[in-house]
Amino acid sequence: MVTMQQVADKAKVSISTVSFVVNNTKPVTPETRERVLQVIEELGYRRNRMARALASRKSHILALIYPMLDHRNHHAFIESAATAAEEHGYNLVLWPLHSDNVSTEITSLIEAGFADGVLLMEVQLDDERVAHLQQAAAPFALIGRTRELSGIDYVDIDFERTVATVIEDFAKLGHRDITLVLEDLGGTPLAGYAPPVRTEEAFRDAIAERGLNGAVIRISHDPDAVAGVADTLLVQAPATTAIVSQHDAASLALLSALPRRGIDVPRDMSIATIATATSLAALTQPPLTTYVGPGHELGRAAAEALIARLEGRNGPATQVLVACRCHPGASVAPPRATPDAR
Amino acid sequence: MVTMQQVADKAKVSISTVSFVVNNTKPVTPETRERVLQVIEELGYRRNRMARALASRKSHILALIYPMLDHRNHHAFIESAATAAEEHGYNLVLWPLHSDNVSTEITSLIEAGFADGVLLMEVQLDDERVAHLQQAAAPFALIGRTRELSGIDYVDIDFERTVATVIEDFAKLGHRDITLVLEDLGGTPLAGYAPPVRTEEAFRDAIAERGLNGAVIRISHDPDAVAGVADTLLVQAPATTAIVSQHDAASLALLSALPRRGIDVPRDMSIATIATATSLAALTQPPLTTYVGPGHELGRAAAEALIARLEGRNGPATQVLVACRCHPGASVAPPRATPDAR
DNA sequence: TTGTATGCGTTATCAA
DNA sequence: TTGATAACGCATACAA
Repeated sequence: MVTMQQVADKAKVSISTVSFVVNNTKPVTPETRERVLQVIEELGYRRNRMARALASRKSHILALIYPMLDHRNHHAFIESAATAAEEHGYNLVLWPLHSDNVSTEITSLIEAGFADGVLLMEVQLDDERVAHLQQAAAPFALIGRTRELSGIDYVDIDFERTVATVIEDFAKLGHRDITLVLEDLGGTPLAGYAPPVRTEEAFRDAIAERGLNGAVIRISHDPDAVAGVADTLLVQAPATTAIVSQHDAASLALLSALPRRGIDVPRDMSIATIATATSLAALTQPPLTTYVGPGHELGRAAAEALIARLEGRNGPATQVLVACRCHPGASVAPPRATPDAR
Repeated sequence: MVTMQQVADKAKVSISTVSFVVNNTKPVTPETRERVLQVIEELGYRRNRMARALASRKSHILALIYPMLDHRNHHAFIESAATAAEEHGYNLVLWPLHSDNVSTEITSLIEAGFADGVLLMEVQLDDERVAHLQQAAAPFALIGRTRELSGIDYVDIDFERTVATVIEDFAKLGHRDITLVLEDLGGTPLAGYAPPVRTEEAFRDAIAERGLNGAVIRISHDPDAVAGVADTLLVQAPATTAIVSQHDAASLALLSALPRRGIDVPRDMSIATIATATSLAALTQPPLTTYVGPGHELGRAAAEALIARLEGRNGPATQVLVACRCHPGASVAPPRATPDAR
């Protein structure tokens, strides 16, 4: 490993001068700068990140506290967070957090001087991890939102706007009987997971505002429950002509079960899904109309919010909401026979 | 931040003694050890990772060089690699690699003292990244395999055994006309991606060995190509009674298109998929019979192989192949009318 | 068994 | 504009 000292010697300057040119931290005459750069090039010098971290008390590492769950798609988020971090000279470490030692693990990360800040995913409405971070005065940003948000940097999906848009799109087509299908997370570690809660609230608001008829169906991840979603729908909300689903398995089950009951999608029943992976939508027949989750935008925004905080930009908290974008498929159409459709 | 020196002072020992108990690196009398541990507890001391890394010349960080691709599911692998690393006192950093600066980026990682070793995913048959790593004498392990493997630590899916098992399972049911559906990656950045190549070879071998009739269909990711997979199949291999698919989109397309042509799955056509995400299999109707990729095992094995290398266990290279495990669904059955089925 | 002292490769402070 | 030099927090060879 080539050290700064070696560069300094060969360039016949002091080690500090090398540091100045490497970090652009003090003015250096063009000639010496050039000479130093040349030697750096020749020797293939790269500054040692650990030494740098030790001396500057900044690791330039962001930890992504990251849930050990299988069933969601975090790819986009993680990928973009890592890329954004790298662009700003930071690095993203995956920090698998095991539920038993949350309290210590999470702060030791910072206290041990390993990471400068923390990115937290899959935030619950009341999340003890957030409490720990605040208490430890650790810089952090959330992907998702807790209930209490004052002064907290976060980025999240704008469920309100997303659902409102879906309902609006449905309403424009003439739908008046709309059902929301949600994951039922009761009894799972994700029981306090916010998205279904916010979606349901937004759904009720949007329905009420337009004077439509809305129903909500909660389906667990039990295979039988998923397989029975069409029956559940037809029993609990028989008038439904359009479905908003935030439950991927249920969406697919509907797509295959409805036609068997003589209900064609989209002719007799429209289906739109929220915050699904793009990959899934393209695979179905008909292709699902999807309101795609803004994983990439959120990953980048979260990393940048955290970095801004770390670099001392002490503005107001970054609080970003991004709505899902409609990715049209072929699972949505006007209702078959609506007397009051325009 | 509490330092070792502070602990030493309060415990009235020297800083080295503290180091000895913290690292278990030299014998210490039970009493002083106890005293030191007590002070550590009181003060909430944690050793600083950066200082430790600098002094010991070991960062205890593994970099996961990781492809910026959307369409595969790496969750299981990344998750398990991160967990395994953590269990051994290492950490996993995501290192987004952009194709332009592969050569330098990859070695600077090690030379800059940032990571101790590298984990490489999505390995091509001839992968320049591997060449760079070897040349830089950087410790690494592959998930996947290059063509040349001597002395290289790697873990990979055992395509040979997996395909052989699928064919065997099909043959036992009486199928004699089997078609392999693959991704056509020609023209994409993944053109040299090994799995399809190995799968095809294994397929031809297995078919030949049993004297069966085999066909191979390559489908690109173009939506039209995917949508037309059923037609392609019926034209190119009309006798087919069983399909092995390593193309998720095509699998789903088949599942929905075949019934429309009066071909019931699994009564008239069996479908099994290879190395698919478990999550997908459960969502289809009928549920897909899947030979599930061993992502978790591979992630762990790769991390542990690399760590073993780093810690100086200079044995022969770790070369692990794990076959996919059959996850039965309801998309496989005996062929409808085979005169020679027993 | 414990302590002293040096070095790891930078950054940063202070002089020159 | 440059150069000494003292941290940074810990590991470790060597001494006691």
